[in-house]
Amino acid sequence: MEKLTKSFYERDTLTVAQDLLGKLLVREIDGEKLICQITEVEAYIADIDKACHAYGGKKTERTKVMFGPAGYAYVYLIYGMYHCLNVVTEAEGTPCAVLIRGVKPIKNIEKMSVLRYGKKYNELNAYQRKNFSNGPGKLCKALQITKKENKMDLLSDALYICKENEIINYDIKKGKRINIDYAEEAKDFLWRFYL
DNA sequence: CCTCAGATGGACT
DNA sequence: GTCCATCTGAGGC
Repeated sequence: MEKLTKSFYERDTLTVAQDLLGKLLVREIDGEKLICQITEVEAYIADIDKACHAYGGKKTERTKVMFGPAGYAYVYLIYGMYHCLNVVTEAEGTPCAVLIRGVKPIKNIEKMSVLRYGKKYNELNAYQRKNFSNGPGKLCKALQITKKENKMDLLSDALYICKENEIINYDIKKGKRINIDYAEEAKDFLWRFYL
């Protein structure tokens, strides 16, 4: 499997967001690879987007990783108990990111199940299987992604994203982003992409 | 299938 | 003190 390069992440955020769909998110823990396919993302673009944490060039300890070079992880705590994983995009000095909102488990689902629910996958009920990793907080739990992974280089071996072996043309759906009602006109931007 | 309340802590003002 | 790029379990249909 071939890792996505820095130049992949350095492009326009809306392009990167859509190109991330179908790609493989790889998390390596204790020498084991947990692999998921990305199925849902959202774009956040500071220049014009009141929902972006770095809107208006707001640079704080939390947001500063978005101001750095592309291809790094931006992980933050939300609602006091969950984490969200983002991928930093665009040139250095242009604070933008893509939120990974949903993934499908591909490999090592047993380990993910223990991280997510503390149980083996075959012990999960239908509801738990359906909601295994279809949300930003859920996938971070299943892949053990916390603030420790903030600012991590996505070209490293512990957390990275790969191309698929074959080229597949996906049917990409678009919609409004979730839970950003406060963002005024930006709440209606069609910057959520999913398969 | 749906809605709703509650959990919970850090970033920011 | 207020605001969250969320999830869960309980209860209703």
